[in-house]
Amino acid sequence: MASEKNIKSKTKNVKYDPKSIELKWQSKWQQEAIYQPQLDSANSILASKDVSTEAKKSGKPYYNLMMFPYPSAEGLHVGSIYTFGGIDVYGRFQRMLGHEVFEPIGLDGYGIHSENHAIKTNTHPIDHAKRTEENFYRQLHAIGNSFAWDNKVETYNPDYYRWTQWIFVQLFKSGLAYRKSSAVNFCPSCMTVLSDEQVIDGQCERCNSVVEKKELEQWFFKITNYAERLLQNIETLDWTDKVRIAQRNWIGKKEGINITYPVEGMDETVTVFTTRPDTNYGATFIALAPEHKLALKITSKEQREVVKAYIEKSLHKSEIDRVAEGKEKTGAFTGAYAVNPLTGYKMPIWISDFVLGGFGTGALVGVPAHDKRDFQFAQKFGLDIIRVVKGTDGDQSAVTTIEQVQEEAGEMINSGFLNGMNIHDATHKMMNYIEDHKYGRREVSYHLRDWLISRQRYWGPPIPMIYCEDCATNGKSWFTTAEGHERLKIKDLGLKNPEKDLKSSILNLKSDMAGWYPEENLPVKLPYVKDFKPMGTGKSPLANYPEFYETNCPGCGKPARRETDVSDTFLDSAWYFLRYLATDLEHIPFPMPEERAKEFAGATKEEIDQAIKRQSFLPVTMYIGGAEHSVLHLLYARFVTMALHDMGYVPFEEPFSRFYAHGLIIKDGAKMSKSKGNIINPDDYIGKYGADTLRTYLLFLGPFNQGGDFRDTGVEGMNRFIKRVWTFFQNSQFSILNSQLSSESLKMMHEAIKGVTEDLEGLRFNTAIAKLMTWYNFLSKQERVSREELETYLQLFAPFAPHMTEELWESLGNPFSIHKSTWPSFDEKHLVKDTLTIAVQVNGKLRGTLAVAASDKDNRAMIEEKARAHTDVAKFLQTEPKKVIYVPGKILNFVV
RNA sequence: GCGGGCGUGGUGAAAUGGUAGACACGCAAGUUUUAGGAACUUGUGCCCAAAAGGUGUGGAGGUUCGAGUCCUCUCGCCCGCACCA
Repeated sequence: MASEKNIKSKTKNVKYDPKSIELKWQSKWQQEAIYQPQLDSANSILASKDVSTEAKKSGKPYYNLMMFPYPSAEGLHVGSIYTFGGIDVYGRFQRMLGHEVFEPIGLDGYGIHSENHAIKTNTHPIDHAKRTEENFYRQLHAIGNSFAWDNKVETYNPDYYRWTQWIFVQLFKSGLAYRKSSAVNFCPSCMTVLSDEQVIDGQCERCNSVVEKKELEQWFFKITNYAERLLQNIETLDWTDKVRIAQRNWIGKKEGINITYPVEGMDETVTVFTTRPDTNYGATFIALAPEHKLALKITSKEQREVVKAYIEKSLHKSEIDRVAEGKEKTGAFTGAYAVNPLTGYKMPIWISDFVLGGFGTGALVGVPAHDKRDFQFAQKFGLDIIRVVKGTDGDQSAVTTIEQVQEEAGEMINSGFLNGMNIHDATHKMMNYIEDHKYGRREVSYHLRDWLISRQRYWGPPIPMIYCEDCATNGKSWFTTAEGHERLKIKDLGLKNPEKDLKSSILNLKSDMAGWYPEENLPVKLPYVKDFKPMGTGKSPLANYPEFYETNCPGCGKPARRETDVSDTFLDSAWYFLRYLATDLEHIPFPMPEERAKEFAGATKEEIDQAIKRQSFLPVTMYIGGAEHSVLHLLYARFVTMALHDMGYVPFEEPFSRFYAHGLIIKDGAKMSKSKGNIINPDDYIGKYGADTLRTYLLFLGPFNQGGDFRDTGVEGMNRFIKRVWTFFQNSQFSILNSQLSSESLKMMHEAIKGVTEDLEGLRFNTAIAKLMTWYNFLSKQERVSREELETYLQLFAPFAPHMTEELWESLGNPFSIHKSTWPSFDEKHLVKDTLTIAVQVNGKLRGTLAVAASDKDNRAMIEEKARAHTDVAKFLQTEPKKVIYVPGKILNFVV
């Protein structure tokens, strides 16, 4: 007795000291490599969708991935801790369910963001990267995630970008990378070209400068070849709906028809794209985009000056000007007319900047009565307005106000053979008519454009291409080699017309085009140059260094020139999930089938073997990241994966089976940013409260897909709770009961297990934590607790507070580690609900149902008795029920 | 304009169509310590002095024995895309 008291008082003094506990376990986990999965020998019930308990317990590979962070000098963002905390909880849960969980981490260090910071702080990006890398990995260690630290990836590491360049070459060889001159988005502040996706409201995504249009020679990836498959596959993905919809909209499929009209008095035709050919009897003008090829060609002498001036003016307008000018239409008449074969109507051809050069054919046919923009245009320039659809209110009068413009529904009038039909039937009939008469062809148009991949910057992987003037003038390139010819025969590349598409890549090889690549000598290393600042001339800083760009042609051996642009960061992040599984393979980029793995020069037998085996972890089982990457990163990663699939390198088309978009952590109602001064430094909180508290607090804040507002008082509340749990476990070790649990305790335990398990499966971390708190409140009021309850409690809590629970698990004398223990299961028989639903029958007919209170102590007879006595039942029936029938499945069925 | 989502206490938020507000923050009272903080107990949607009771999920209808939840309309807010033919 005395000795027990003694120990008790001693133990009571063990204060919760997160710092020492967390350091202790982090280094022990590292030493024992408990989070390093068996990549080569994991059970490979290959990526089956079997989620039965059997499969779960069998060591099935589970690729648990988070979007890797781009390291900034400020260090890890508290938002990243939120994401990483969330996915780590999920990963630890899956591990305890018996999966072989692979949870890697790395840094997306290339790109404008890091480069700009290096410029600002006057450090070289390479040195800057080393510094931030160290800081990031230190912070990432401190949050206690179950990372597979042996499989790190940094995009700026030559071992990595060697393969990024290799992917570029593969796309080139398949005709999916090409070079062309085009008007591209140019940010005058970042001094680089931007992709369409990086332009937001006419402004640069990063610095908000107004984006200009510039005519430059650029590399593109033919993502548009995959538009249809990228769209179709969305149906098969287990992704957040919001993201699926965003992707669908971005691809923007439109089914319509291209109609070709002859230009009067000229040997020219103009082709327009429309989804509404049904209204073609009402067509009164044609409008071309300012950049349209025919714009000047068809313009009459008299109109030449006006049109020229208009085109010049509109092409110099920035996107933002076009938006700022609102809906006020502008335009210039070319003096030419196109003839509508349906009516013989002479449609004047105008140039207007409300027509987009990049959409459809860059030309439209104007039907002012049934399109608001066409109406505004016609009204401004006094063009005819012909009604061909009745208003939904039956209005058949001339259209003179914009409110009368009927766009969506109605009955056809003034339209010859279409009269009386609804617009949808009329559309089909007209399309058939046009095709039969050879006026046009059905056409599918997409909003998606080709991926502009070159960047005139320093901090990225050099594009591994070589220009040889000699070869180019002689019509030679890689495509004229035997291997190139072989590629032409590949039919399955997502190309609409492989022969034609590939040939056009070759035919486009002019003297300034790259026809060769240095495949055997990858990587093309990014040199350490002194002056790495962007020049703003449309050329990369590397163009100042002959020692970099001077080389010899792999084809003819004569002097040649390297490409000096680097590739877009999004290419780095489009395939990193593949590399994580092969960081130790020197000669093979990622897991792949044997016949492909064998092709790599220098690949050892062992490497090939590993490349084959590790396919069992692909595709990514669970991917978590920000919704802000809905279109950019996720679409690019899908495209690259699909292209690699078509080349036979990966057996799947889609990289991420399941994607979950988490919310954002904000501070005082605003996004955290340096300029607002509301940045949260996680180090401060980890130092003060420990990682366990910070993780649990962030996840308790609100639903995981919604994020939440960071508040100090909330962190303290969570810290109080964790300390309470700690103290409770310290003290309760002397009141452990090994005998049977009370039925109340059993019920609480099983409800907690069931609730937490379901919540974790659905990533509802906040409610899972609430359940743990409820159960704690119950346990702490018990005089005695059982060992089973304590252990189960720790197991449920383990994913959230991995260090503290590990420590307490050990103090209970359990084997290392709690994170390798088996997730507790619940027993349905303890889960009797408090309320039962009872069906009320009168003379054998269902009259309704009522809720009756019951507890787990109640047996069948008692429940029946309770139901009979229930006041609501009596009230409802206006008499007491005579007979109560028990129906399995927790429903009571009783009769009067 | 198109697409998606949301609306519940002072706050963050819970609720397979079945006792609305779990859990936490905050607040209040008390206990203890006392310099302060911390810890512990109790209370806390609103109305009423309290109890009894009433009322209550933006608003109006509807389906249902029963609606925060499903349907229709309406108001308000947020996010994404946008002169896309």
